[in-house]
Amino acid sequence: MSKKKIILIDGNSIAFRAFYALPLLTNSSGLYTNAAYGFAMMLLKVLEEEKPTHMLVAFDEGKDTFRHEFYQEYKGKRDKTPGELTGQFPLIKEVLDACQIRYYGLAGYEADDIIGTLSKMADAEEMETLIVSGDKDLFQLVTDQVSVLMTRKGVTEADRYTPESIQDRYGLTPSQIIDLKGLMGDPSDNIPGIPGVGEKTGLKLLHQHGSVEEIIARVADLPGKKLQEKVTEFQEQALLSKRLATIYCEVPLDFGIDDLEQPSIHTEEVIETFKKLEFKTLVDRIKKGLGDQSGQASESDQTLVEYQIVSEDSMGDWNDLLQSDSLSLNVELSEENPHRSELVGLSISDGITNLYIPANVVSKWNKLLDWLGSSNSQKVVFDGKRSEIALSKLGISLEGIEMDILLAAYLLNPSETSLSLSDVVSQHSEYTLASDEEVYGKGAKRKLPTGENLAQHLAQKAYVLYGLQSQLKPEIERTDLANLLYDLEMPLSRVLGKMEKLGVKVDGEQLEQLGSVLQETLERLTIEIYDIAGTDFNINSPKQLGEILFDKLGLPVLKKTKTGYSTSADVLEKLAPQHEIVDKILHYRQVGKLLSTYVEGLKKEIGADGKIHTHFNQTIAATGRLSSVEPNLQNIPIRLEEGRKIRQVFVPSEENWMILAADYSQVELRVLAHISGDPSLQKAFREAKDIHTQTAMDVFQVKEEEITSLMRRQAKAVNFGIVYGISPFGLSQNLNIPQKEAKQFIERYFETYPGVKQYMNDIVAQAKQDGYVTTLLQRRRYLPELYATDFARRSFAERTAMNTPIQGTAADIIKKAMVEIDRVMVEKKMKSRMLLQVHDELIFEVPVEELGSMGDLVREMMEQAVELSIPLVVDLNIGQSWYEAK
DNA sequence: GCGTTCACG
DNA sequence: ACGTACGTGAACGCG
Repeated sequence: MSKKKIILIDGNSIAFRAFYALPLLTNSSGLYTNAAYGFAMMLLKVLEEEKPTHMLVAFDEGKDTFRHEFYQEYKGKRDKTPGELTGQFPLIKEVLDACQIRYYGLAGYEADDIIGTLSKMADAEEMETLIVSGDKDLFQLVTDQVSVLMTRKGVTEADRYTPESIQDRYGLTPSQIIDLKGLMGDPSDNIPGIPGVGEKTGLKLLHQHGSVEEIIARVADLPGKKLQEKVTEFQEQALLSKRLATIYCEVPLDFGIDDLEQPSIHTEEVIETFKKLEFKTLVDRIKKGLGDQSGQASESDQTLVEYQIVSEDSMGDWNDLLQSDSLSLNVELSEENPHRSELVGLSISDGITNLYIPANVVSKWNKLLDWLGSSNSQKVVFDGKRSEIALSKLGISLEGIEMDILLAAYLLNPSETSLSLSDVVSQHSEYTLASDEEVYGKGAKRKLPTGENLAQHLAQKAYVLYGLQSQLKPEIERTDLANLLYDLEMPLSRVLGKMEKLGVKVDGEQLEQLGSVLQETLERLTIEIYDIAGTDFNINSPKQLGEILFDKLGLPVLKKTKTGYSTSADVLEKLAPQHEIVDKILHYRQVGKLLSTYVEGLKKEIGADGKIHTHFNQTIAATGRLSSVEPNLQNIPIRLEEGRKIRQVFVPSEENWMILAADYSQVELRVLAHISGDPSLQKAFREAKDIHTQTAMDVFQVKEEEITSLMRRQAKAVNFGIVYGISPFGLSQNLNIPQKEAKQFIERYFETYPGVKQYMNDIVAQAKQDGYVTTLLQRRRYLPELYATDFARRSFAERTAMNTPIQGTAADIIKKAMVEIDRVMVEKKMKSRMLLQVHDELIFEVPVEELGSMGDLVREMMEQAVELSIPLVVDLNIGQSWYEAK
């Protein structure tokens, strides 16, 4: 018999977490079920992953606890539990009953106390204990045997806390957690602590003195007179707070650990309850997973399918299958990057028959090649762009994509970072699929498995892909994402594929020359820096550099990082007046960056055709923007002249062609003016030549002639800050001014543009109601952290709620323009080519005779891509290189 | 593999 | 008191 293991769940805490982490779902009878749903998800997860032998869910019972006897105001200021949640506790208990999980609450005690009592009992019996909660207070119970699973975001993601990880995080032992709370207090429980002491001060004091009692006893040793006074004045309060935070571990229970043995899950009953509550995906999970052996579900629980390997001899037998209305197609490649990969093979499925076609057979099966290239044959694919690029290298065309599962999954949740087919399958269907990493191995160990295993895996891919379409289509419809998927993202992927295949011509010789100039500069700077420092060291090592600057040369430490001194540019700029070495280091860094990332980095990427083929990622950025990798051509230097010269090497690929660059002028601020509807900001865009100057005039209330360059710079920073979801701190950092001043700037801005202020308030409120924000074209981003209790996380989510509709709408606009420009270019049989997109600009190469028509066309389509309440403006530039097109 | 730094919009 | 400007990708040092 393996070791016993008990799971103790903080019922109220998890219910709250689930309630705030999920959008306010209702089932068909109008009943709110989000908290119960989240709770059930968490239960299934811990049952599957932890396989407990014993289990209990503890609830708070009644309002008054023994803590109120000595502190009336305990939990006094807490908001009333929302009605939408209170109604869900019976549902949660229904779920627990169905799973035969015990739950318990006792008047006068909190769930924490019950958990504490049981964890001590379990400890005595040498049972392993896992506490599940969203409340850090429970850390005090942690021992070698007892760990806490702390929900992180939502309810299913959690961190496990052990004595070691608490030590790492706080530098405290678990029992010192109550001392910390005694000092800090906890506003949510109305525990006062010592005013003016937060986590930082609290931790510092505890690291020095160990406990609240010790701190009080040694008050005279504390740093700072203010602090000493506070501790003296509020010592009673601190002791009281500590007492309130201490979990009571002797609750009189009328049952023992043995009574909490967890029987295996009775599948039928659970399914019935989940069906009744309309937890559809959970029903599926139970069906395939948990089984009657409770917790026996395993990783090997994969979807195995029947498959056929197509050979040259047998390929004729399968021609009929290709006549199906719709088939899924998986194009298997050796590398992530399709420009560098080789074809392993194809697999196709109609949901019943699953074929694997090795690469050598593909090229010989003519009917298959016809099917691939036929726009009448509908295909369900995963990452059509990648597939199309790889096939086109073999001269095989791919048409007729009716659904791209990758793009659909991205739109359904653009924040999801893992969008491999295997992840998408587990997220959206009842199946599981081994990840490529499991099948192929990773790193140096990566290799193709033996024939049968490979065929089985690839046939599975095609099979699950076929199933996913019917799963995702309704989800896409329901979330109003159909137009965005079918009319924007899917057509765009074709355009991006073309751009990637075309690539950008790079003048390798000139890159070489630029490199040697930079190399000389770098060597000169290195010598000068060593000379001033009086010693050789690795300037690229922040650690060694810090030692030179701060230990050897004694410069003041303005900022620290987790690992030591900060030597970032903003710090160095402040130190520059104090020592001649600093400017040289800044320059060294700048040149070093250019040399390693841009000269050396780009050189490696030039292909046999003299071009660079970047890879646009369409499913990375949560806002809807594109990203560019291997290499990143969206961050080629421009701000400083020395770096800007890199752009000279990007040239047209043919004689008598030019580079045309078309960029949106202030697109994000225009979007803000549109969605906020602020009259002054709109007026500014209808009239003003320069928005930052106009903002400076409005905010400082001066005439245009009176605007100084400082005023304009500050107005510009405020404009940027507004788009990012402003905070006084952020602006103060950016402008290097006190936070107070930054706050005044923001206030004046909001007085000037009250519509913007209204928008910022409304969008956050709306987001908290819906659980997500949307863009002009209905792109969606969920923001579960809006409900976080942690201030920093919540604030971050609030700024994201302000920024995403702006950045995301700008992304929608340029994407739409790209699709339309491409369509017209094809229609008009233009020779010109779209090469790059850099968020608000498009780069083309254009034969001189098309310059006029392309300029008109591009401007027109970009400016008219969508209709806003204010005009969109596009600037055009032409040159012999990207550098000159400015 | 992670943290720091820095390139872009 | 808290700890941040929004969104990315690449190179490097270090353990």
